[in-house]
Amino acid sequence: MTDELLRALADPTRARIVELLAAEQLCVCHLVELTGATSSNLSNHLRVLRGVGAVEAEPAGRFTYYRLRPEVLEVVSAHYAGLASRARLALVVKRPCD
Amino acid sequence: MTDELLRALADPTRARIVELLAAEQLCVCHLVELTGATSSNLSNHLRVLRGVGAVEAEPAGRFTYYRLRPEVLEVVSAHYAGLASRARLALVVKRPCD
DNA sequence: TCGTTGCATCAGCGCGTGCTGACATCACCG
DNA sequence: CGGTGATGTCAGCACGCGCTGATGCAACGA
Repeated sequence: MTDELLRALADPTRARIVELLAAEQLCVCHLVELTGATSSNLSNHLRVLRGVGAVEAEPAGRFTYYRLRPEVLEVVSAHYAGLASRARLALVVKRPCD
Repeated sequence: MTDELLRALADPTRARIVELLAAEQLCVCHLVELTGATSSNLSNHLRVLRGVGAVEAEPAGRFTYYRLRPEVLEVVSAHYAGLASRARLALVVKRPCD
């Protein structure tokens, strides 16, 4: 669970990409029309998502299909679930000020 | 699940604050010594976390205690769990190019 | 009551980062 | 083979945003 992964997923445009890829595999041309962003813009964002392992690319002729990597999303989900669980226990603990 | 919430939690300093608050309630003076950040810096970050409902403040005399709101973290966890779940199904769906 | 301490707020600065546009590359099709 | 379209890369710019330092304020203690 790196900060980098969380930051990658927290960007609005990239979050939108992840939402779209959660429904079906898409190539960049689909993402262009679905998001309204330019292709170079999307290409940059997709590189970030690839860099943190959130998506993987599958070249298919002229096109490039992208799909999510569910395990990575599950790691993030488990991270926040663990925090939430510990946070419940922490509600009854209060460190004294001196 | 707003982008704002995700962005708030994805910042490294704020993520550190959340980690610390997942163990016990702390006042700002504790966070100052635990993180090494300045109090005004922390105050700014805590305002952001309050703004998205991730933490709540409890004034106690001169001090201000902060605690996490586990429900919010659970919402985030569930959000990513849902994405992961849908992403698994999406692996067998591929939208054709044209 | 006055000084101290913990915390919040704000303006200003500087850096990180997202967006753009131009270019390169590669695959397909005529 | 040339043309076209899909994608990736990069430099440059602009804006957002985190950090800082000064200030204000409220609560406690001497």
